[in-house]
Amino acid sequence: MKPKTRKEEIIQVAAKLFKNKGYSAVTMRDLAKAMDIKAASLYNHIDSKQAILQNIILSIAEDFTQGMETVLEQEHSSIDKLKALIGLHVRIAVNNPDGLAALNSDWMHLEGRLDYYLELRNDYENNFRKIIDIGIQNNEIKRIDVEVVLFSMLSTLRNLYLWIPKKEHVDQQELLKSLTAILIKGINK
Amino acid sequence: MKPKTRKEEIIQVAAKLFKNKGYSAVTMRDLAKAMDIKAASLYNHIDSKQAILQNIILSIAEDFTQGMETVLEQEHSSIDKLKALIGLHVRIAVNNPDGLAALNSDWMHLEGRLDYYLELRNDYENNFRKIIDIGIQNNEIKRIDVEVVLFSMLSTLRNLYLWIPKKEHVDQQELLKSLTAILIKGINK
DNA sequence: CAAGCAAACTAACAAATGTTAGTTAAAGTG
DNA sequence: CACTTTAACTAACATTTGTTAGTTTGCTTG
Repeated sequence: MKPKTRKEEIIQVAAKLFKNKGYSAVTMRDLAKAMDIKAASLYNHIDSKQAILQNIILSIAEDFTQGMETVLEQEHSSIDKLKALIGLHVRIAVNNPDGLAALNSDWMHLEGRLDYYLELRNDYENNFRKIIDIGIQNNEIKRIDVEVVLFSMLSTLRNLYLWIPKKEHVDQQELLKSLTAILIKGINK
Repeated sequence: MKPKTRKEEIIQVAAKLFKNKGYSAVTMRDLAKAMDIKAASLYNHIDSKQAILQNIILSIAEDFTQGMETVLEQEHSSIDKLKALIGLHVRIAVNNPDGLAALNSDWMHLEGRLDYYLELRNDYENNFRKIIDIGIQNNEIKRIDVEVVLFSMLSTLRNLYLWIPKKEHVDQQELLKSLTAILIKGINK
């Protein structure tokens, strides 16, 4: 995940700062200092502070949307779909924990594109819910309140970005195994 | 949870604003407008914006610390301790979801008392980890990576504040049952 | 070598921010 | 009634903030 252009570099550094202090608490001067240039120089590469946030959040949100589509096409049983979704979350969290932090904590500061983000997020959640729902009807999944199952799984998956960076070398395969054991074996009868 | 003094009322309204936009994005003028007074008038009741945040976060953190102590004293098996902790999180989340939002999202903006907060938080996590650890040694809990179990449980419990307010009338007993089913039955052999 | 471009700079600005000082009006208390 | 308290107000402040304008500097390329 090395930045190729100067713009990508700025966005990547911004994501790291946003992760530590949140979008609102990071100033353009903070960002400039982290890049070792002056604040005004940032505007040679990016349009605005807001545009940085949009770039970070929407690219990830679209990544999730794309991932969900693939899962729905390729996997057949509900359990396999859920396993694939765990993999999707792990992959994105490993690749871009800083960006995920911004998505999780600062999405409400999106201006103009907030509706679009919420649409993607709602669609994703609805697809996730439907998978669980069908799994219950199929007898693949225990008969527990769908909303609580959905909430519990998403809480864990959406917080991976907080936890993954604390581990030194995350074995993505090993993590996937443990997570699946906890999240699936727990509800799979 | 009705505010008794004017100060408590301000803190409660502040917590709600912090929940929606985050500490840094809420101005004293925003808070004043929500209280239907002028910004300067707030200072008749509170010392500073920072003091509001400290009040919100530290009172909850101490509530958790106190709750953990009680659990360690009163419950005997590891599973019973975990069940009691789920109850602790549910109780606090139901009573004060707005405050919990500030704790979860804005703790890094604590000035002066950040070390104290982190101490409480680390102690809590260490106690939680130890309970799981002993449970595994006892054969009460499945032999899965302790860190992943801890992370998964805490992620769900710490996010309750996001989910509870969306339900109209949360049946605390019913929620406790479903959550316990998912979080405990999943790892209990 | 001239032209063009990428990427930095200085200087400045208008708006927003947390907070203080000093004042006023109404309500409770001896 | 004299008093203190409570809770609001207006006015002002020094900083900080995102951003723009205009300029300079050092490659790269025809």
